[in-house]
Amino acid sequence: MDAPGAAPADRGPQQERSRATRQRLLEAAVECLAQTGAAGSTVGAVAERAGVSRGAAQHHFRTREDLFTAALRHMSQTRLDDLRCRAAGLPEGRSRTEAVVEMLVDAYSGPEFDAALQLWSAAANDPRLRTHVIPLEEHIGREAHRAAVELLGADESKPGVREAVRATLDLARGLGLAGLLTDDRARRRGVIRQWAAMLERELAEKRRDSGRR
Amino acid sequence: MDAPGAAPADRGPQQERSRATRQRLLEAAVECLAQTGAAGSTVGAVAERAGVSRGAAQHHFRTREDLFTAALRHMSQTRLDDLRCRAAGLPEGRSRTEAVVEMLVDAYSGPEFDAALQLWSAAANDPRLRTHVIPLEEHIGREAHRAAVELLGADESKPGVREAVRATLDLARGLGLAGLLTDDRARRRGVIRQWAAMLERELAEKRRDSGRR
DNA sequence: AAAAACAAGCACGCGTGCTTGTTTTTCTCC
DNA sequence: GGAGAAAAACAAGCACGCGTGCTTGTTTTT
Repeated sequence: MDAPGAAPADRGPQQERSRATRQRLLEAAVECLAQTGAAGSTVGAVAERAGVSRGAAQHHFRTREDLFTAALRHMSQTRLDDLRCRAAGLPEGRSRTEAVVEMLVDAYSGPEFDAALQLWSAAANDPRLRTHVIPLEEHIGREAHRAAVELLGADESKPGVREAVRATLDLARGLGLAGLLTDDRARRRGVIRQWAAMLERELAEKRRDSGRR
Repeated sequence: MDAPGAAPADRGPQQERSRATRQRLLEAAVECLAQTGAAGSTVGAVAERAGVSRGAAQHHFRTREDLFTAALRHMSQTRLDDLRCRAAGLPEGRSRTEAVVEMLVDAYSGPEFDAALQLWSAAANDPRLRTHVIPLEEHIGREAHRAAVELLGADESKPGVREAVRATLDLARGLGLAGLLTDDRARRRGVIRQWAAMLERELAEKRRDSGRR
């Protein structure tokens, strides 16, 4: 028996439990998208994965649209956090460009990318979902671009440098897409290495141009 | 009144009409995927767009899965035909590399790419659909790669050349994905130009390496 | 007459949103 | 501090619409 006034096991303040339930629902929604696709991500499936009932899920998110809109925001925040995490601790020296390219490719791979892709596909033909996806994805893209410029020491005042960084992000998305249905990692390593070499040469040449003035 | 024995207007041999109906159903299925997404592409919607009844659609394709499997094959063939078409008539000279890159990007853009992307997303979590998508997509990828190598005059015996061509195809997919929800064409032009410049330099350098021996 | 193409309708399962019900927690008043 | 009401969190069940696959029916063609 608990001490007088103590909450029972695994129970805390109701607000905390509410927050925890919402969090579990959001994480479950993202996992569902990645593993069963948009079509398989029913409210019932998400609730089951979160360990609550459909009624509980509905208490927190009135409609399916509300749930997945919130899941989209949650996932976008997680992807930004992951990007910042990855940006720390990159090596210096010869392999830095390759490490930056690899970091960007990682940002567009894995279960969260799979989940995001499901939402993009759904958003292509759902105007309301699309109004949520577009600004969040643009924000992530801008952050990724900014991080890449900074980590590469790229001088965007030089012609072509911005486009080269943009191309790197587009390559990352393309590799993510190519990896959607098959294990693409061996092929991907060669592509990353080659592109990093080309990118490094381009950026070095632009830096030399600057030195000549 | 028709001449004795002549078919009424718009009717031909039954086999021909059957073939035409199937063709219209397949084209309608691809258009549905591109415009209403996988979730919106019901058999009823496809039949309506094809101008036939659901019963007629079912006569030709017993299940929804049969219909979309056939539509996938149809669309893959169309994409290959389009690729071959685009490969003809590319310019020589300085802008050839850029034209080839643009051709590849075009191969991963537009309504058929939108439809393909819907099927890829659905296939990510549908093992049966996935067994159909993977070989067809690999085939298209190989054809696109082969065409690119030929059109660029790329020497794949040189290290890095194959990976550079692979990277170009991955860029094409990435640009297609980036253009899924927004009109990306202005940004895309800059990326293509810069990428082509970097690719051309890389290929030219590899050709000079060959000449030095 | 038989087969093929086409069309209409039926039964079923599924998923969503809503309503109703239960349990737990919080708050107010005495 | 305890009782009781209210609110919140959670759960169960219902009604409805939708889409698929199948059956039945009709028309056209062979």
